Amino acid sequence: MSAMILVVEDEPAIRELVVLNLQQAGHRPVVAGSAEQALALMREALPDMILLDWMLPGMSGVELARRLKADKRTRDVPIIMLTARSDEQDKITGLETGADDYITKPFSPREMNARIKAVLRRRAPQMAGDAAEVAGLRLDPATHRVTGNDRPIELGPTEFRLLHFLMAHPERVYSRAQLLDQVWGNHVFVEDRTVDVHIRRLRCALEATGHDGLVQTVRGSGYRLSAHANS
Amino acid sequence: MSAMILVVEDEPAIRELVVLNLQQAGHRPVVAGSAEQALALMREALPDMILLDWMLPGMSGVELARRLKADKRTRDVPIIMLTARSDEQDKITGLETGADDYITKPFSPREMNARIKAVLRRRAPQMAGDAAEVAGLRLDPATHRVTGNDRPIELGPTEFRLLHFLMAHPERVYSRAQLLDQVWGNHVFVEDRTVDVHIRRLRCALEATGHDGLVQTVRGSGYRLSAHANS
DNA sequence: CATTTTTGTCATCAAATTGTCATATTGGCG
DNA sequence: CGCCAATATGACAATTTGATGACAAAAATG
Repeated sequence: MSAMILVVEDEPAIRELVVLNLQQAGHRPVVAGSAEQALALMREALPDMILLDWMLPGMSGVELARRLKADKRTRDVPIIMLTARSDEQDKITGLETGADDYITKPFSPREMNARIKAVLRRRAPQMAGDAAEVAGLRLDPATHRVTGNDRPIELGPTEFRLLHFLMAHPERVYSRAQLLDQVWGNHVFVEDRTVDVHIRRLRCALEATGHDGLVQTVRGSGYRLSAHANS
Repeated sequence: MSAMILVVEDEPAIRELVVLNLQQAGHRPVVAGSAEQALALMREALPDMILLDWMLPGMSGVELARRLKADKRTRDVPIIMLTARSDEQDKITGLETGADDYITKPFSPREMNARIKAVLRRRAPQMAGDAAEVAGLRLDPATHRVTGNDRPIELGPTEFRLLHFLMAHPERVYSRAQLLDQVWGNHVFVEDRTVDVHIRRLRCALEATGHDGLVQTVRGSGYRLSAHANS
C-alpha cells in the first residue's frame, strides 16, 4: 500500500492538497511543478504512478503523457490525468494519449483515492487496500473493522496495522526487522522484541473467535499468518 | 531472500530511493557515498552484491569494479552497474570490467528488483528466495515451510538453512568446511564434526516422508543432496 | 485537566536449539 | 579377516529464543 507517486501540477495549492491526501493514504508523493521538471526527475528514477495535470505552463500534460508513452522505458508507468474540463472530447483525447484514468476537477479525496487504488490494483495488486479474509477472519481497511466469523473484534491501532500487513501477505514469513519497517515505519527506533509483545496482544484479541493460531511463530525467523496448521 | 547489498552512489536522493526499495524487497542495504568508502566497508565484510553507480566523484564506478575484479578476495561479489547513459558502447565496457548486469536510469523499482533477483539466482541461488523441489521434497524460503510429498516436515533453524543450501545446489558435494562457511557463516568457529550432527538431525526429520536418502555421505569428501540413488 | 488507551521496554519463565563429546558402526584396504 | 580411519548416533549442558505479565511514559479522549 505504499507507492511512489509523482504529482505533476503547477498550482501550488492543489499540489499540496493532493500531496496531503496521498500521504494520508500511505503513499510517497514526489512533486514536480512542470512537465520539464517531471522529466528531469524521471531521468533518475521511475515512480509507480503519475498524477498529471492536463494544463501546464510550457509543455502540456497531454504532450508529456504522449512523450512518456512513446519512450519504451517510461511506457509502463500508469498515468492518471487531472483536468478542469469535463468535456467528453477531452476525455477521449486524454485516454488516447495513453492515460490509464481520468479525473475531472473538482474531485473529492475519496474519488482520487478510489481511482488510484483501481489503477494500482490493476498494476500491482498488493498495494491496493482491499479487504482481506483468511479462514473466517476478515479485515476491511476501508471501514477499519475486523471480524472473526462475523463477530466483531477489537484491536488497537498498532495491532490493526500489524494484522493488516500480515493478512495482505499471508503465508509469508517476516522477520521482526521487516515487520518494524512495514508496520511501524522504517524510520522509527524501536526494540526488536517489541514486535513480540504486539504479536501477543494481537493473538490475545483473536483468541475470542479462535483465530489466534493463524498468527504463527517461525522460530529463528519471525512470524507468519497462515491458514494451514502449524503443528 | 535476504542479501546484504552494498549501494555505491553519491547522489543522496537516489541512494535513499534505492535503499528504500531494497528494504522493501527484504534485503539489507549498506550504503557508500564513494568508491573509497565502499572499499573501506568491504575491508570489514563482503556484501552479497554491489549496486554500483557508473559516475562517482573521485574513483569512478568503472575503476572500482576493475579493482574489485582484480582482487581474488572480492572477485566473486556480483556487481550491477547503474548508469545514466544507455549507450551500447558503455554497456560493453561495463560488462568487460566484470559487471554482472547493467541498469540504465531511469529504472523502476520493479526492474531493479527483477535484475537483482536474476543475478542472485545465478550467483547464490539460496538467496534468490525461490522455492526448491527435489524428488517430492519441497522447501519454500518465503513461507519457511518444508514438505515431503505434501506432508509437512519440522526443521530447526540450522537444519532448515542446511537443507536450503543443499537443495539450492543439488548433485554437488560439499566438504564440512564449505558447509560451515555457507550455512553457518564464514566467520564462526565451530567444530567440523558438528556438521555431522546436523546432517543426522536433518536426515532424522526427513525420515518421516522417506526423503532421508537424498542426503548422501561422500566418504572422505563431505555431503551431497541428490535425487539419484547412492550406489 | 482528568481519565482512559495505547505503547514500548523489562524481567522472568519455559521451551527449543546448539555445539561438543563419548561411543558405536561402517567401509576400505592390506 | 583384522585394523584403521571416517562417519553415525545418543546424550548432555550451555545458550538462545520466544511467551508472558507487569509497568510507566505517552497519546488520545472527553
